[in-house]
Amino acid sequence: MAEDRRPYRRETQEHRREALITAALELMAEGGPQAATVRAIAARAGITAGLIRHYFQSKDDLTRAAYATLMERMTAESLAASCATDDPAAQLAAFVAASLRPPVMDGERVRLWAGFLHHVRRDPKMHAVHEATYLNYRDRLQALIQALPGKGDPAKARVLSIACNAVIDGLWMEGGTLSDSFAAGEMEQIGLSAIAAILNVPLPPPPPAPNSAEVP
Amino acid sequence: MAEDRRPYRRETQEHRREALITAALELMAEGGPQAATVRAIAARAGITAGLIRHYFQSKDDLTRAAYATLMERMTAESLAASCATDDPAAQLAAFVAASLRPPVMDGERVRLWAGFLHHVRRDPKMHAVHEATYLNYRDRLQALIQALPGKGDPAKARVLSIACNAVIDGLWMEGGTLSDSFAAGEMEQIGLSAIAAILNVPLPPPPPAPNSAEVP
DNA sequence: ATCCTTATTATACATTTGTATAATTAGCAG
DNA sequence: CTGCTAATTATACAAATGTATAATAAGGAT
Repeated sequence: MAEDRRPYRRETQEHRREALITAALELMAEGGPQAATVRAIAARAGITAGLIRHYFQSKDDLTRAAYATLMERMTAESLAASCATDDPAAQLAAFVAASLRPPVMDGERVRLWAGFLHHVRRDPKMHAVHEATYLNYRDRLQALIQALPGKGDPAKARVLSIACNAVIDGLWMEGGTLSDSFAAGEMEQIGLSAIAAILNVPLPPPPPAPNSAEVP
Repeated sequence: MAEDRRPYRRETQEHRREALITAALELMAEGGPQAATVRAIAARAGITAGLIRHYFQSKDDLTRAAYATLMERMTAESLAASCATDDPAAQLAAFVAASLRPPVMDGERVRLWAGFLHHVRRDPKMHAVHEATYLNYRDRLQALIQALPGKGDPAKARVLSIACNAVIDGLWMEGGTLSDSFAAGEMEQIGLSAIAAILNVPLPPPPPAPNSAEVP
């Protein structure tokens, strides 16, 4: 009796792990942590549930990997924007603006991040990822600030970077969760003028947000 | 056969609902949303699980009530601090400082708030509570700003209140999740000087944090 | 005292969840 | 072509979860 068994292809470990992480993040973003069950994740990744445990020791293990991936992605996206110019003030402005518009400032991102908070508390490994990511982001911000004329003092720059980072995070959070309450581009403007005030330094207008039209 | 049944006292509806809400919030704060099961909530509230559905139509219904309670409590605590003086600048300073120290700035509070975010997205009632609470808080902040000398323009005050609110929220979030990374009182100081810079107005030092020693 | 309402307990149930294990087969080595 | 390894499917399972309902008794009304 040939029972019809689901056909499949063997894939590399890297491919499968990546697909599982992507599926987990998507599901968490759409329906919250409770939506990311092993079965739902497996289905979206195109495999059956049992295979998850072949690539991750447990579901928590997969969760950790997904969190690390998310945080690395967010930092990378923000950093990329500041590389287009050599002027320190313009770099800072681009960095801030990139953090306050899509895809970084986005409701799903905020909810995704929020959904991980409790895991971060409980799991030391996730706490380490959290702290490292935050400090990495803030250090980069501090470096941009120290590069400004007259802002070379590291101790002062640290305090300023904490404040500026808070402005960015707060606006990111509010813009993501209440996007209807703000006009397009309003968060970038507010963030830039607030940071210019905190630093007591003029900031040039940031590069415009890229349209959805891309090079083919 | 006298089966020994758990003894109980009848309580008022208000008492029971309050106990259930408190229990749900505590459990969510300690172990995340997943820890707040109907059985765990009932146990902490001192009743059996079945009774929850006697006071709330469903678990989601209880969750809604708990969220509303949390948000109202946080706003009230922040507002209370600003009533001790008549000077607008001092009121603002007290308001900001209260938001950036315990019990408002606290890791459990942040995680609690974060745990609700996904529910807020899905449930229109919770979204309404979220928006109302945020706007209420921000309106109060805007009122404090407009009371400052030379800051009477409502349109300008709105933008300033968004920025200041972002500073507060960002510092609240970071201070709550990474409390080890900051010295005691550091967040208040940073918040106050950042807001003073954004508003371009000097702010007096806020009232000191009340010690744990209380009037007997 | 007795009855009655209903708050409360206790139990049952279907579903879902993470995990574990056996059965298959894809794809490469020989 | 033939085996062999392990990637993959399929199935099973115990625990947990939200919900529903029957049994009980607390406490006021009469």
